[in-house]
Amino acid sequence: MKDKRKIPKPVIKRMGLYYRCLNKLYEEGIEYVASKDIAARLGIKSSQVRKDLSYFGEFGKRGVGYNVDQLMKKLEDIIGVNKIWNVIVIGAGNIGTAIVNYPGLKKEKFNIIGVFDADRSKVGKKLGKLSVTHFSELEKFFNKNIVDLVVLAVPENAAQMVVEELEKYNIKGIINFAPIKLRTKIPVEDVDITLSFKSLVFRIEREIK
Amino acid sequence: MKDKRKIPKPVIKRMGLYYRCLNKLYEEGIEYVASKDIAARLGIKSSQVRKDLSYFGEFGKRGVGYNVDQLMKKLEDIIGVNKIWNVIVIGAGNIGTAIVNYPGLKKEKFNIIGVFDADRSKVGKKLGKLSVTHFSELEKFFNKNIVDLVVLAVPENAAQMVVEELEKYNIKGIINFAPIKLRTKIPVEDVDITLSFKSLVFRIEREIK
DNA sequence: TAATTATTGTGAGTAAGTTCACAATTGAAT
DNA sequence: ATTCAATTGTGAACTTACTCACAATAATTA
Ligand SMILES: NC(=O)c1ccc[n+]([C@@H]2O[C@H](COP(=O)([O-])OP(=O)(O)OC[C@H]3O[C@@H](n4cnc5c(N)ncnc54)[C@H](O)[C@@H]3O)[C@@H](O)[C@H]2O)c1
Ligand SMILES: NC(=O)c1ccc[n+]([C@@H]2O[C@H](COP(=O)([O-])OP(=O)(O)OC[C@H]3O[C@@H](n4cnc5c(N)ncnc54)[C@H](O)[C@@H]3O)[C@@H](O)[C@H]2O)c1
Repeated sequence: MKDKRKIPKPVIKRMGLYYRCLNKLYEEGIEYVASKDIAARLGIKSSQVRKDLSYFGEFGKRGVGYNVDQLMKKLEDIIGVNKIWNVIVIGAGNIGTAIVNYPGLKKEKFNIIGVFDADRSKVGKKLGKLSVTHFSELEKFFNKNIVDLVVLAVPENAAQMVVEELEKYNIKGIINFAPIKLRTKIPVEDVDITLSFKSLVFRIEREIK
Repeated sequence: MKDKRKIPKPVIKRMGLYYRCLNKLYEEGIEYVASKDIAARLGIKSSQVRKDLSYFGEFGKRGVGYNVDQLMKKLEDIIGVNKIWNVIVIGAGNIGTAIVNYPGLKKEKFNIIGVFDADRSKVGKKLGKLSVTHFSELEKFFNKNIVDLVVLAVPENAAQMVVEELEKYNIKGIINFAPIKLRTKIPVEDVDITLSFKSLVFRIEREIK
């Protein structure tokens, strides 16, 4: 590994894929895996896998491959899922509910500790072990809890306002489902579902790939 | 526009963003827009906007900008949302429900015409105007309806099996929410929500961007 | 009509990302 | 001990994508 090289952005997404793949291999009881096999499972090239990993160190053994358990733990450190992240969800609608109910997140160390909504009729509603709290209680909640990440699942027209409220607190990042570019200093990751629909039909219409 | 140039893949995603942006401008009653303004709203460079559009034609007027209404219609044609796409959802769980209830999809010409689930206890459940149909009725449904796209919102372990069933019919594409690489000839667009969480914490840990 | 300002469309230059190809290493087989 | 097969890690070549910079054009103003 030549140090200080900066990491191409697409590598970031692929690290998450590798991590999930390694988890599956681990569950399947596989002890050693070659870059070729990881690549085949993900539909990419083996040289890509090796090059990507090489940005962070030398984890394999020539002629043998990678120790699944070991590499998995390395990836945990690299990605940052080696510790628990406390998450709150704002907006207890369709998406908010789906996120709170999804066990896959807890499995990957994202621990949802609160759900907020501005609609009083939703307050108190049970979602798994959590119950919906009114948005106005947010400050009180931040005073009592450490929150790392916020999932923003409110309508488009409320999103910017909520972000401005969030800037008062010391959160580390936002997962944003609203189809809008948020103006904020906080790191944001957009999840844009309708964009995926449009990409798909574009590809279909032009017979790309 | 120099023809036959092939279109960089990132352009595809941005076309969807431009389309949504133009829709907003239209609703705001704005008649002409400069690449600079579109770029500012999306947080990218104006030269990127112009270059992207140039792959498909010359839509602007020098010194003036782009006619919002006109460009919007051009984008509809380019992306393929100039006609209605018939969509069915398989899996009436959290994500399936969110998709069916989301009005934003219909607005962009994705018309959901059916929801299927393998769980008999969910059959008959109302989601908006639709009610959940048992998965075994799929063939009957395909015989009576034209289906363009399928949203796959079933658990990971069921996803590949469902895809193999879908290959019997003549669908054009799949939006896949299951965290797994589907083996199929049908064009697939993956929506990977936990990957977004991992990308976000990676960026936070390394203070990227 | 000429000057001024705004803005597009794009070739050329730069940057980012992927793939190739092979020396280095490992373990197994003979 | 030597050969053989498998597989990594990586510099270099290649491919893809982005940005710059400016001629061309349009509208406005003097
Ligand atoms: N449902 C989908 O499939 C889907 C797809 C793509 C994008 N989205 C986007 O995701 C976001 C959420 O979608 P949804 O379907 O869950 O919507 P939803 O209407 O079901 O839920 C939104 C929730 O946010 C709450 N809310 C509104 N203003 C608030 C505020 N200021 N503070 C706190 N809570 C507030 C509402 O009371 C509601 O419960 C929207 O921006 C939507 O555009 C949804
Ligand atoms: N909920 C989330 O926030 C979230 C986040 C990331 C990924 N996902 C993924 O999205 C997919 C759906 O998640 P969900 O939360 O909606 O799950 P869910 O369990 O709420 O819903 C899945 C539904 O699929 C149905 N189903 C199971 N096998 C089926 C089959 N063979 N045919 C038809 N229907 C079948 C189940 O009866 C259930 O109703 C999963 O693959 C999950 O990993 C969900």
